[in-house]
Amino acid sequence: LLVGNRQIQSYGRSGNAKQAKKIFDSLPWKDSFTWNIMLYAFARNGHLRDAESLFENMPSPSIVSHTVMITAYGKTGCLERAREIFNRATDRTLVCWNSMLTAYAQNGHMLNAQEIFNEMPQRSIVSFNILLTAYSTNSDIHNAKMFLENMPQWDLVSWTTVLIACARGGHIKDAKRMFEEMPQQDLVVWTAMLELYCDTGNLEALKRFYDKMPQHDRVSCNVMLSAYARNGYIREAKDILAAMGAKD
RNA sequence: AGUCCCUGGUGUC
Repeated sequence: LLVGNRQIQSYGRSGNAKQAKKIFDSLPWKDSFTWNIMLYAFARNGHLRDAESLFENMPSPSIVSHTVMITAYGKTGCLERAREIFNRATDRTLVCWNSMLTAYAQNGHMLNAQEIFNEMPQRSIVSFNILLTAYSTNSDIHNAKMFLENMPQWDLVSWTTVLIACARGGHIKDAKRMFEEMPQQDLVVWTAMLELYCDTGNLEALKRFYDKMPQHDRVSCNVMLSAYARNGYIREAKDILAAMGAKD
């Protein structure tokens, strides 16, 4: 059972929902995790109809199943469907509330999002980050600032969100200062800074920053790759491609 | 006992 669940999950992660379903159908015994993993495999790969019908046919959909559906509907902008599922859930967890919050926030329904935020029985740093991200991407500086002051604590995600908002707003100095001031940096925030150097158009500085980075992954390589390609540095671009090992 | 769900980085016109 555990092996089967892991196989479904692994096919789901690699985007192969069909193969995942094949394993799912072949399992003689399924627990609630099996169903949820299959549900998530459909949802994360954009097979909303399949997810829907699986959900409706589940023997006993758990709060996790409901949460997966809320997230899936949220990502596709079906807010009324998301809310329906949310209302249907009786035993809402913090993650479930956060998913509903994300659905509203990512689709620009900020009044609904604020309502959910106020109604939530508990909030985590994730809840705060969801709203912070929405304010930032809407360039709602006033609400973002007010919100920042009320946040109980900041984590890497909070810092990165605000740093990117600064960079996109043209506040390069602020973004750089934040990068220095934040308690620790991870690959995501390094890459966000790399993107900032891309936008300033200084290839020298960009390259220097790229070489200074502690690690790389496919995203950071892609950023550097397209910067080279866009500027006609074909040879350098090919070096990056080679380093990526023809992956992606 | 152990496997499932939420927020931040590039691209998929």
